[in-house]
Amino acid sequence: MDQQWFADLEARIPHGEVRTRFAPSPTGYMHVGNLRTALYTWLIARHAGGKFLLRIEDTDQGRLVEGAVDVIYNTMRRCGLTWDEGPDVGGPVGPYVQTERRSLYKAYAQLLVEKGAAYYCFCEKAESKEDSGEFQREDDPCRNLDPKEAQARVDAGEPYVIRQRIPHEGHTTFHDAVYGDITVENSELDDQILLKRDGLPTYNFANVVDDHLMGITHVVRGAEYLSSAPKYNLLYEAFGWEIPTYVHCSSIMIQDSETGAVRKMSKRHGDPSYEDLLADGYLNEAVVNYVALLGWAPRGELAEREFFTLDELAAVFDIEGVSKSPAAFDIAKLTYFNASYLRAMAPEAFAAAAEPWIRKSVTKPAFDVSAIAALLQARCEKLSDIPEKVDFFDKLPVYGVDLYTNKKSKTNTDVSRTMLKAAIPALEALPVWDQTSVHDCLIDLAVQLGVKNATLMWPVRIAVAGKAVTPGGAVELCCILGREESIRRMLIGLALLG
RNA sequence: GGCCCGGUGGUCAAGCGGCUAAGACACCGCCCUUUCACGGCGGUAACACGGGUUCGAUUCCCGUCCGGGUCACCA
Repeated sequence: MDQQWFADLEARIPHGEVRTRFAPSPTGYMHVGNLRTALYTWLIARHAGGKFLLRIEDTDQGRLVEGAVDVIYNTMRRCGLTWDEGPDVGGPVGPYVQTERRSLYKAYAQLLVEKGAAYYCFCEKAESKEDSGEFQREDDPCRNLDPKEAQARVDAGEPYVIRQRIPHEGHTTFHDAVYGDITVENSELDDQILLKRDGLPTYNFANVVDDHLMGITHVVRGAEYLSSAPKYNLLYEAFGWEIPTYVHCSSIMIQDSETGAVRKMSKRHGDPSYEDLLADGYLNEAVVNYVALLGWAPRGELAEREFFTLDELAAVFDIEGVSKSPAAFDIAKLTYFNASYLRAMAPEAFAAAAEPWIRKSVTKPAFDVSAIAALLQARCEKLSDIPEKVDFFDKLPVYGVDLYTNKKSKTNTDVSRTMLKAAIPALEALPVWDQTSVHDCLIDLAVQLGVKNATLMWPVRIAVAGKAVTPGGAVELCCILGREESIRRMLIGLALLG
């Protein structure tokens, strides 16, 4: 590649605006940690009125997953994390898929070889971590190969990788917006591979090249990359490129439900991914809101605030508020956020969201789904709580008479029998069957019988539902069940009471 | 093990030399009530430890301990 080729690429780089990028590998699902990184990356760009790009890092040919890129698109869209440039929408610095940029990495790696900052290595591939420790990297015979000889072997078709030539002496300091200055001895750094035998770049190299060529100003990533960051500086320096602002985010931990140990959250251990959470009835807005607060907190006046929409987050997000210490994912708190979002929904919106879940156990068309949803809105924390709560509508459960005994309501089987005997004819005689008439009827009856409301309501509710805990009270349930079914169930209860 | 990074209640966290050390979740009470919820009110609970620096340390420095990360032709 000649000078002009490189110059043309450099000429495409936008300047003068904040540009961030989310660069996932297509693995087929979104980790909660990845989601948070994507979110923070997006927020930094949007807060600054800059650009947010999507780049697909698919350089690991051995781990390609069918359809995984679509999962990324869908997840990002679902979360509202819009991108200005990316594989599907294009942009000035494309292509945005790394395998489509392969010739580029090779050219830059060779440029580094010419500069003396990298070298060809012909050593056998290490089959395992242990193997790689056979000899100290600094003793790598290839490192000191005569450039002409190395080139000759390359030209002869001998397989090779290109390694970064790390100085043996001195130290490297890099700056991170969250962690501050970090200094390491160069002797601690290894001559990492830049270009693999298959001609594709390693993550560490592709990142540097792409981030520069795409004009990325803020590199946001997980803290697991913190220790490799100094090597990046050396690369940028060798190229003579401006170093972007690094923003490393601490890991998201989770307490293992079995061992109780705290470890990094991972799909491999069965920890929930974004998709899993949605499938379990969590709302996207709640997940995003919760995740935003896992490792970031608003400061000053906003310090006590917890509820934010995406746009509100974009307005107040600042790197200053990003935490250095790892945060534990707490499903209970996410559940609280979810419950709050659920309750804040317009009744119609909630009914629409709840319907598929209600229909999992309420299949009879006669029952009014929106009426059931109304009962559920304040009584479920996540949509998946629903089916179990409304399972008695379709079919009266088999239950024992002990349910009729409740101390607080002052009922037992004898009292319940009396109550049902009185309630059945009263309800049968009602001219209309609606919330108000059923309610007034039973309240009046309680007065006539000289008992507290609960004493009458309890057995009625137990009879029509067949379970101790129900969403809504006797009146609501009777209304939804309808007169015929309600009376039928009360007669069954009466029979049970003997 | 080497190197790097962390350490405020069980969890998320505010704090950025002087505070009775916020707030939220969870938990526990009480109220409301037609079960359960919702809602309202209240409560238990924290600066890992030891040295410094300073008139004064949760806050700054060092050490210890603990936790995490990383040492791949994976990202």
